[in-house]
Amino acid sequence: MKLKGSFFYTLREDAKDEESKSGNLLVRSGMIKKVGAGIYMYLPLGLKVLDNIKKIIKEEMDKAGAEEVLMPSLIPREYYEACGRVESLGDSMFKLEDRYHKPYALGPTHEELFTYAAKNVIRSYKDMPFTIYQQADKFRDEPRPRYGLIRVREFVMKDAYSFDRDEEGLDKSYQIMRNAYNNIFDRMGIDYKIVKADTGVMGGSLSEEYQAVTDIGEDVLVLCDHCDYASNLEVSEVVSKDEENIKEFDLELVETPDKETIEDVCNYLNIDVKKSVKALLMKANDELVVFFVRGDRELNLTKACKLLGVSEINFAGDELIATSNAIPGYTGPINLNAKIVIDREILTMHNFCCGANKKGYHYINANVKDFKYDVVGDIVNVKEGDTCPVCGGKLYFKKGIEIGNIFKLGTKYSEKLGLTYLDENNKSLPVVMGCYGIGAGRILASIIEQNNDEFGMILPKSIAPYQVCIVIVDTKDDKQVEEANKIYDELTNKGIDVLLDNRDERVGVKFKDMDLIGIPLRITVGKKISDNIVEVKPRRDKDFKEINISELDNYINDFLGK
RNA sequence: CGGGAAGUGGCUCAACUUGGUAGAGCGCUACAUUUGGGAUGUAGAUGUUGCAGGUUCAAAUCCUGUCUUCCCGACCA
Repeated sequence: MKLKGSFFYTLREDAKDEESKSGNLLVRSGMIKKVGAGIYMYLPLGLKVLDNIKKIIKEEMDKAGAEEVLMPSLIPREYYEACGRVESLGDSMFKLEDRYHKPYALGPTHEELFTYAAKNVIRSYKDMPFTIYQQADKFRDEPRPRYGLIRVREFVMKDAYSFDRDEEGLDKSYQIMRNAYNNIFDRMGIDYKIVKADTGVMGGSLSEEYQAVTDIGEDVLVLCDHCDYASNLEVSEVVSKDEENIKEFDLELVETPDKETIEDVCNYLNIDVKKSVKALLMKANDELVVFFVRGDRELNLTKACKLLGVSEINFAGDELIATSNAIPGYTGPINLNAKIVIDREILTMHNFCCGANKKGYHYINANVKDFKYDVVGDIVNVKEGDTCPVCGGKLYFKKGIEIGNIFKLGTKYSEKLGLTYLDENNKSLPVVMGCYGIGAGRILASIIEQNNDEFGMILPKSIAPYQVCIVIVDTKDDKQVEEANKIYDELTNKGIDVLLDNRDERVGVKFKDMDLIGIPLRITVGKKISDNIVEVKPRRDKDFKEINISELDNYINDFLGK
């Protein structure tokens, strides 16, 4: 590719409507352009990178034995009705009608269609296992798109689905995909963690996420400083040790005037916050539910929903609170006439402080024996410094962007959609499914978030739009132009993707642009070409090196690892 | 959906408080001088000031509505 006369453009200043580093660099490098909130066009340079990412994914999928298909984006809504997902996907589904007012959706996810496709081929256990996948656009009406390509409303996703006769088969298929995913992300040079995750709307049992580690990540990753434990905060288990042989004192009512927050109360009474229990007045299924957790903990809604088997928990309104004797600021479990859910950590606590359900009063020396409760479970977030549930080490947090997700779906979709097979005993059984997603755009954004400097992005060789660029210092110097073109032709003939910057610009402009778009290796053809000397400069290095043209071939082979 | 900010030339912004008919830098065109890290000079071109109403002799500026974008939250495979 020769730059002169091409579509190539760059911007010198940050876009005012992009906040993230990657969003800005992508826009400034002319790779993408915003069309609307969470909607982008990929321009030539950006599409080339996206294609490189898709190509790696395709190679690894094919290598893992998966077969590629292509599903439509425009889908009659009835396909989503069978499993009740019009309801569960809710507002995040883009809905539309045709001219006859028939309902359609822009596909937000494709479990149903893949299940439907599998019905064509699956009759008996002999027809499995197999895995099919596609790389196509997904549409999701995100309430708040943000961070460039990280949270968008239309995006390229690779989604694969495995079909097996039983759990054992699923385990194998899952492991094959897991290996393929590791290969994909390793090849792209991403710093990632595989974490245990919530199964969410998709349903199913096991779910693991591939999280690119970056500060602007929207998920919190819980990691252990001692072992390889890794988990999404949403589902990270809290372990708490019971302190044994503690003498339990008698309950005592104390006055705590105008002390409504747990910090205030503990300061006033000179008690460690960890020796207190606070109440959260919530609404679940239109019922008042009071959650009790240790004073310094925060409620984890994902866990709480799961424990109660509800899809949504919100803060309770005044009216709902008035149905009990709970008093905000002074709510405690003792003699409370509402549904009580306690965090299981409280079972290990002794002589703690809690609200007395009486304005201006709290109890001290409260113990579990002093009250009744309806449900107990793990309902709080892990904190940094907590104990690792696997090895007992200390936990710490990192932020991550979810770039891939692998799921054991089980029979949720096959049962509802009638995807069954006959086993050796002529018995009809539901097919056991797995599903596996990767967000191509998020990969691009994550790589840039992880690899950039003051001059621009630094792309790894595997996904860079061009592996090598050649900069002609002075386009009026025929010798420079001729030799640069010669190098360009030679490299191109060898199958290397080369960019020739032959624009009639000052050399500084060309250097800045090549740095901005992150080409891994720059070859500069300047004055010294008359002595057969060119410069080579890897994007990651600070300084260039002069070499004889005769050595260039070896240098490049070496650099590209060929 | 709640709270906040902002929409002015291709891009980034000023002018708005105190109404008088729009300006800078970058980019673009031409010429000259430059030529190894985003050149300099001279001369140019480019705007229904998001849109629709209203107030006024007069609106980028004041008022009302509306659309769009961004940020915080809610939400979210």
